Amino acid sequence: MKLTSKGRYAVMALVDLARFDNINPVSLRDISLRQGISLDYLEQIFSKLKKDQIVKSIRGTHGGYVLSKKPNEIKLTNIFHAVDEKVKTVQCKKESKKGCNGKSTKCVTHNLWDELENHINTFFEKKSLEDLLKNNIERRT
Amino acid sequence: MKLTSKGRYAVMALVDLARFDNINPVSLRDISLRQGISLDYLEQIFSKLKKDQIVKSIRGTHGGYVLSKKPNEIKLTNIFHAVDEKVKTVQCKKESKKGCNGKSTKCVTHNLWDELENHINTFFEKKSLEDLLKNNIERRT
DNA sequence: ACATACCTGACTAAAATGGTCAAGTATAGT
DNA sequence: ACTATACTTGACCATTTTAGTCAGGTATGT
Repeated sequence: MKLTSKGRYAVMALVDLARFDNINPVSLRDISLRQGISLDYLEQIFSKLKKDQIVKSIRGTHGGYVLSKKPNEIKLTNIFHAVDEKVKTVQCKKESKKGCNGKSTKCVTHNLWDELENHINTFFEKKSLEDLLKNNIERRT
Repeated sequence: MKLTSKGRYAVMALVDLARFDNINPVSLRDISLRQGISLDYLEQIFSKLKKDQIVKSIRGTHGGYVLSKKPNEIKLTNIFHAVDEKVKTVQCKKESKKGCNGKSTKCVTHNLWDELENHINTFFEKKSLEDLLKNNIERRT
């Protein structure tokens, strides 16, 4: 299972982006300063987000990034998928056609991980950027 | 979030144990052979399982391990907890009282991880060894 | 006594993580 | 045209975690 800082940063940055993306694009430098995330690292993350068309980039002075869709259309699943945070639990070796751990049958836990994966994905499919945004605005009033 | 092979091995080993633990204790050597897990690694894992009283050990010839409770009383939560597989997602630095990422407020994703954690724990609290056992027996008939 | 099997702790190679660094390219504003 | 801003790309790296191995025990049934 992979769910690390990269995914967290991606979500934080996108919430930030969603909040300030009104008229002008938002520069990574601003996000970096506001969220306390290294600029260089943000660039890596945003290049992936762009590849998955979650954000659009605008170059040049006063350039920056803009969301490609509305906040309620961006689910957390999409974000994690973009930055390679696979909600994929321990792999039973799948290269070998044989089964898990070189045995001829599936290991007893094989189905378990599939179920867990579904369970987690359900959670992330329901949550959108907008949900987080709301939650955050409420808390700051 | 940590959910690695150690946890998977622990579950596999315990299911194996539950299946063969009828009259005699089961030796790690047998589990190692049946499940294809290194004996030395199993010993590490079982020392933790023992510390959390999920299994009992019997020394000497024909010794081995035995479950401390009935399979339906052993939830996966207990197992993962024992082997230090914390279903704990990305940490926002908690040492600093200030908040996440050195900012004075909680980061926007802070609550999200708590929710996720609960969501996953719910899953593991419902699943017991017995469930896996049943599932496995069904499949092999 | 001796084989079996648990017990303990130190060690380690390889991979993943969380970045940094360097050298660009594109564009807006002057 | 120049220049500052900001995106773009790819290589690099220190640290930590993972998934074990290794070496030496200790306890106990036969």
